[in-house]
Amino acid sequence: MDFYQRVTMVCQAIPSGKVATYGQIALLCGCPRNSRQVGYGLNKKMTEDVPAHRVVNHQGYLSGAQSFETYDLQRRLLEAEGVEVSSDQRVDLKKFGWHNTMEDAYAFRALFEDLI
DNA sequence: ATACTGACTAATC
DNA sequence: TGATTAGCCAGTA
Repeated sequence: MDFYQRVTMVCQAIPSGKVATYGQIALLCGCPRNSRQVGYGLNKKMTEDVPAHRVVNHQGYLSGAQSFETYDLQRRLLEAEGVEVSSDQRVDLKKFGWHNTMEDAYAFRALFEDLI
């Protein structure tokens, strides 16, 4: 299975109202060092049927790059799901982060390992 | 093949 | 702690 296909799958598994980091997704895809490629993929490859707005960097900051149609589109989509975004374009990963523990991450990975 | 880029992160100070 | 630095690696030219 192609790396970007796995990225797509993992992103689609992010529940509404939660956010994940690039590094997390890379890890769940079996390529812990490909966080940059996750960003590349979301920007250039898919974007269809993929909730890319639920992906932020490891500090909780929304993407600074202007890949969304308008500057605040990502923010509006998140807030529409109940995710609080501070004025400096940041979300609280403690509150809204998907898989806050390694145990959760491993559980997810075990669930999908046959697809990886 | 080489160089540069970037929706990133972990290490270091 | 917070701010730099250094490493990362698929794509692109």
